[in-house]
Amino acid sequence: MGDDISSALGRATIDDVAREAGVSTATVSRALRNHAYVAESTRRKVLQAADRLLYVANSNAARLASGQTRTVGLLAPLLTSWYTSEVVAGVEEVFAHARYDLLIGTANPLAREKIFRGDARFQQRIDGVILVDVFCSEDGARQLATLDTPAIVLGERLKSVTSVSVDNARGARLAARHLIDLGHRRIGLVGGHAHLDVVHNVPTERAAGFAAALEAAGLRLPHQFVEDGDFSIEGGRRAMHALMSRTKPPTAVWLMSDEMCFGALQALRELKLVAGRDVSVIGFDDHPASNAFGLTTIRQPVRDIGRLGARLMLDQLEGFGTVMHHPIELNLVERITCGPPPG
Amino acid sequence: MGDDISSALGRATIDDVAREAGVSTATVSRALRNHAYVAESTRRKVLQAADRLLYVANSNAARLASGQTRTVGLLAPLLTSWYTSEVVAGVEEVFAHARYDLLIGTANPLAREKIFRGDARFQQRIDGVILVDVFCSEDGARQLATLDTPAIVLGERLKSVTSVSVDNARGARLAARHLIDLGHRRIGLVGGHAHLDVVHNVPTERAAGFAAALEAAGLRLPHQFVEDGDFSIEGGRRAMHALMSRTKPPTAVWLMSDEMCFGALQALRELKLVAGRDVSVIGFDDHPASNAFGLTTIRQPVRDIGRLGARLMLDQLEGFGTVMHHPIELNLVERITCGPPPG
DNA sequence: CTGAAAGCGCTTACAG
DNA sequence: CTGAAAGCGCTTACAG
Repeated sequence: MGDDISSALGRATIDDVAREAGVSTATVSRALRNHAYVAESTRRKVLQAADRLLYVANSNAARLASGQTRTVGLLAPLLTSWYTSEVVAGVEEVFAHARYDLLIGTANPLAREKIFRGDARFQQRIDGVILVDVFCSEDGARQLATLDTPAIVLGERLKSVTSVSVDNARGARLAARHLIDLGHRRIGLVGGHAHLDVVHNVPTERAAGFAAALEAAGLRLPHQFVEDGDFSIEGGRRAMHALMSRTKPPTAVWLMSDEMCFGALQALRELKLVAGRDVSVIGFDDHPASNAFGLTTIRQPVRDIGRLGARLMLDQLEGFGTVMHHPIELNLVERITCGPPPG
Repeated sequence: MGDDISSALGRATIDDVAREAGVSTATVSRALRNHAYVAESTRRKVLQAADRLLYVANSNAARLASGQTRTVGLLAPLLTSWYTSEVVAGVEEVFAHARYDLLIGTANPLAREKIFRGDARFQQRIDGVILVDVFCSEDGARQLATLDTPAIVLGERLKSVTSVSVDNARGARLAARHLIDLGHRRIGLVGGHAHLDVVHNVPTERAAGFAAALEAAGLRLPHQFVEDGDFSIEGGRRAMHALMSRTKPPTAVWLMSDEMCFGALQALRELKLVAGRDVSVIGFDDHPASNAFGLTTIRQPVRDIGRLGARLMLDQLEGFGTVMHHPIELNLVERITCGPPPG
């Protein structure tokens, strides 16, 4: 019924609600947005009227009038990876509830510069910005902090900007220790270079942490045991083939993402080698398909990172929130692709 | 420079551009949106002025004034599957170019009803709606067609609404034939039930096509050879375990999604069975990880489906586009999980 | 081809 | 606690 009436009359506006409730549009606006200083009885009247007319505010009008865009920008170097889409999913989940929109962009160097330097063209469309795995550094962070745009950095630990990240060095250490404890002495590493010229500190941190952990155990990481896997399935496959073609190949390999591991496992199969027996493979992420592969890996709660980032952004947007770093837990998930070295 | 000036002055509005170019705001508006009947020289002046001021139109104001929401709704039963996110990615890619926004929702029965019955609350926020794998049927389609909201249906072949879909029966036939040609006689099937009570015709069509193809070859599909895999990795694993526990298990199984196959391959590994030798497994999709699994499957170009759907929506929104069905090609990708039956 | 002006549907000081 | 009114930044008949 209400349905039919409203569709016959066209969409209800705030004026319709005001008339129906016998108050002014200003009061409707306040009542519907839970402002203080609205009499309880008035609020009820307004709510009922709005309900009767199936009223829903025109967000374009609201945003224009308030000057709030109610959208936040999200920048990431690689939009198509599982990791990024998981983060985005987490962010979106929280924002959908809060009725915020997400404007997603690739963090090519140009976009990155625009943000750091406060390009009007970008800023005018957003209330805040979330940077995912875009190398920022304290310098960039300080620049960000001077902008009037709230910012959250995901994937890096920073002082001047609120950030959330895992401890990449610790993740690397977990992987290295696991392989070392299993008895491996010849251990390989597969990382990835930056995409699109975006500087990316995550691979660097992980590589350094890994090398350090090996060193602490009296082992070396010779450059023939390091390959670039491009953070892709196919890249992981190529990297593993390269590693296995060495005259004395590694007996265990850490790849910095599970997707690269999928390719690496394919390579081993192509070489008639059995993962966990002939060569040990350990990943990073705990991708949904990893369990099916039996992949041993370092788990990071990616979606939670996105959710937390979104909530921190919301806090900043509402004026709460102090600048701080939020660490995220990492843990080893043992499955069947790791074992003692052969022989 | 221009950068600094503009940020010092705050954001440029259409009035600023009009002043700078020495024309009216109406002319700026027309020139910037490539309207006909703007003198070439005027257009140039306006474009240059806009550029100098780093002007970008406030979309909220534009939408409010024009009455266009410039957003289209997308409904799908399961938002988190690879298939859906691929479709969404394709749609978004096209919409981003056209500066349209996407409003994504779960097609729970309520939302579905709201759309079909033209709920004002939903419609007032969108210019059109794309339904992904939401069971529609000719009846629903006719209802959709009477609404003033343009609609596109993905995953079903319809007469009254523009639709794009693969031929599910044909896909099923391709899978069945491949297994039959390999010599299999005891063939299993793993599909999935509807989520969230949403009726979903895809599994039904595929199951029917599969049974028909087996029948055409003189084979039967006994109910002990049919399992529900829930279209999830874990569901595929459970389904395969169930199938393999039959007293006389199938020698080959078609699972209606690659993700279910991942779980199925895990199950085989747990049972010390080798896919392609002891049991043949064939999927549907060609997921990015499928190549790494060596999975034989029926490939569908999912992202292309999303892209096409978006373009068709754009056509409708601009008044072009006649109602028609757009078929999408399917093809067999042979890898290593299928072989002749053992013995 | 171009301009003056009304209007889109809200929000928000300002005044009471 | 509430209302009258200005204003947000565009678009679009209407007139010329």
